[in-house]
Amino acid sequence: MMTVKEVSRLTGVSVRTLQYYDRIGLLHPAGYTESGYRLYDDATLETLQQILLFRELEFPLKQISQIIHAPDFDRNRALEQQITMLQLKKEHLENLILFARGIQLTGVRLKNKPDGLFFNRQFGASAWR
Amino acid sequence: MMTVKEVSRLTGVSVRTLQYYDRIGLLHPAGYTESGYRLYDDATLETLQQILLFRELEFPLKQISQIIHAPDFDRNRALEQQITMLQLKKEHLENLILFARGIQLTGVRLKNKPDGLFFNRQFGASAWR
DNA sequence: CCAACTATCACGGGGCGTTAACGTGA
DNA sequence: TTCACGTTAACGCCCCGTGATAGTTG
Repeated sequence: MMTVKEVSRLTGVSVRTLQYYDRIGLLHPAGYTESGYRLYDDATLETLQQILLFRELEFPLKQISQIIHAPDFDRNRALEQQITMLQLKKEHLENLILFARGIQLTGVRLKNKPDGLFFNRQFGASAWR
Repeated sequence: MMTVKEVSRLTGVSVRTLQYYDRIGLLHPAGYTESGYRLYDDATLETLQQILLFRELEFPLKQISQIIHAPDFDRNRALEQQITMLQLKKEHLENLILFARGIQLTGVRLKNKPDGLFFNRQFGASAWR
């Protein structure tokens, strides 16, 4: 059984984050000492690794929670959707880079396009951050 | 002179956002009526367009504020830095996509790499969202 | 006894969305 | 009067970071 600090050191996750994950029910420790210290075993460590895996893929914690805790959750489907999202994000970034380079060359001349930003027309904008 | 609603309709920016931009000093309206209604003119509209331009390029609002309000702010330098950042983000996304595809093929088998996530080793992780 | 560790509040932060409660204008 | 429009709080969201304060362990 390991303390938060040890788990933190092993996984790179901060103690605060482990507390938070416990609190929101994403990852409960294997048990607690009498005085309330969190104790983790190898099984919870592996679960944490899975969590970090999906987190790295930019899954929101809520969905990670489903993936981890719902046994019949369709992981492959979720993964496909996530890949699609990542690709769209990437394409969006590529457009932004081209856009920024264009501005670099021509300067910021908004009087030539007073009809709004074309990126906002193509996409939903805020969903891309 | 235009009301918030009109500016909102013309630019696609929500009323709430305009209020917020006024509040944080990013974009004050040209004036106010006696009863406190915000009034925008063409000049503020153009400024808003510039703001939206930089916002689209994922500049933080604070920096946009500097770019807009500080006359001698080095826009070209800021733009270059932003492009660099966007490119790094894009590369990160490309790695994620490859990573996700790998998982799709091999399944989630964490027991084969118990030594942490390699993306966290390469990058700072949270800075990429 | 002391350092190091742990715990639980509780606030902050970006960039707004979203009520709620209320005043204004035609 | 109605009714769309405007206003200012103030909370919610997401994922924790960062104290403050206090108890526990070795």
